[in-house]
Amino acid sequence: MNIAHVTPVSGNIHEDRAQAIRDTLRDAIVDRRLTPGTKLSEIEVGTLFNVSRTVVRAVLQMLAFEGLVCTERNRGAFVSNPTPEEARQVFASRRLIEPGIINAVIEFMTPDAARKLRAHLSEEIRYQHERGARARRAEIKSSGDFHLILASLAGNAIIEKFMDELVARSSLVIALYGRSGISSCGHSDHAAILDALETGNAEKARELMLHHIDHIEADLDLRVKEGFALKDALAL
Amino acid sequence: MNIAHVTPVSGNIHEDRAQAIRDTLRDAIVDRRLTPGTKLSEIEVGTLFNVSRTVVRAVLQMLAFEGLVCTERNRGAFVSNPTPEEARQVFASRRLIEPGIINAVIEFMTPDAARKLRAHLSEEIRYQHERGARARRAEIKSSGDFHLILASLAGNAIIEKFMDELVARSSLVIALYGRSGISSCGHSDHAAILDALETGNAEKARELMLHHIDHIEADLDLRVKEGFALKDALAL
DNA sequence: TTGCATGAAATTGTATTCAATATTTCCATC
DNA sequence: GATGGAAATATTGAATACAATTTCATGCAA
Repeated sequence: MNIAHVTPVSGNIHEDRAQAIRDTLRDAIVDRRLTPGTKLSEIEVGTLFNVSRTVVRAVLQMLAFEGLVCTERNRGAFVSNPTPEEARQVFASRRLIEPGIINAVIEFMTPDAARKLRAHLSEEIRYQHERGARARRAEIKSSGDFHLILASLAGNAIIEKFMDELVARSSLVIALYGRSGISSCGHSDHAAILDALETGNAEKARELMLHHIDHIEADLDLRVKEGFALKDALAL
Repeated sequence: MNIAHVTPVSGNIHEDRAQAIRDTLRDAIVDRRLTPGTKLSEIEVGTLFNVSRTVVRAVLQMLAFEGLVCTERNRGAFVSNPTPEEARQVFASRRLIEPGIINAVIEFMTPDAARKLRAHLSEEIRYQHERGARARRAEIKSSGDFHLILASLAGNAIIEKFMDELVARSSLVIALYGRSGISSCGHSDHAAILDALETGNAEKARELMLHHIDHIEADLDLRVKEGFALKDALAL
């Protein structure tokens, strides 16, 4: 697959190029413009961004660390192709962590925090009503951002980093196993969670969050597709 | 500071050198043979392990990702020197995650799992009764391993990775802020947690785990030490 | 002595080169 | 035409070379 449609970073005047390239590639993966399994050749990425293989390797290593890229020795780096089992672990991890985030956030639920979440929610809904692939991508990304904003409100950089990784991997999983394509049914869920947060109902907010994650996972088709191509061929 | 006392990896036939070096350095940091703030010069590490700077950079990047090393552009890499605030976040993260691990583990608490934990516990106690700095280090490491074994029993590689990072960072924090040196008062805590796990009492196990983490954190002196050296000098 | 400027040395950032491994192509053979 | 293997090509792994930046020391003037 060609990765030429990844827009190279343009006007970064002196900052860390590796970080900028990482962010660009990461966005492309999370936005599903780079589909799982796509090979990320060092020279291809390098020429695309006008850097040497050295910095590309650093970028790919970063992405490998957060599970968005898989590297095979002497074969190169590929956009991760998570197995159903790995997909389950992503959501199991979220079920484990996100209720804890609710607890942490609800303690310091300032009006400002609520405002920030409400503002984001209206953005989500706006994208939802727009048409076109571009709006769809924006909607999906925005949907994940809700969870990231929530995590940031917990005031814990480590947890924020973990959630960053989990949300990104979720996107990948949905890209692979999402059945409806309209798996972003979460806006109403998000609104309900926010309501519970604002009324200080931690118990309910946690409950809603768990259900929300269940919903997302339930929309996936995680049945293993074992050698199906061969069987299919024989069935002909 | 000199890092020459880090034993280089010896008999790695062909496997990934970078990984082996990372493990060695990681052990040295977690074992507190490399104290926070120590500079990890690329050439120094490289000559020590007989590799080029290229692979050293990969190693340092790995360690930076899990927060054990801080890199400053054009200045190099240093063993992390977590602030009191970062220290608090480490333990807040553990309070957030580890009760969830208890939940996950208790569901599939096989006799084999219990046996594994019991065996580890007796090892912890053995180290506790030995004398000498070597045994002390082994005791501390073993104490962290209890949590890692528990995490591995949850059957979730992502959570396991997160806990790996958190336990390692905890060691760093204890090295910096631990007041008694004998902060490994956890063996009895561990035993109690295991008891609760074996009797299937999730509620109690979570409770004990939280208390345990509180104990560890309570043994730290997280007051900010602002310019104290100067004041002391003046007080003379 | 202090402050500052200058320059040398050291260290990191990046590019390039060489070696090792994997992939593809091509051709002989069945 | 299919198959197997060897050469050719391409790609990654690692080391080295060069550029950019920081650090440190020296010297000089206030």
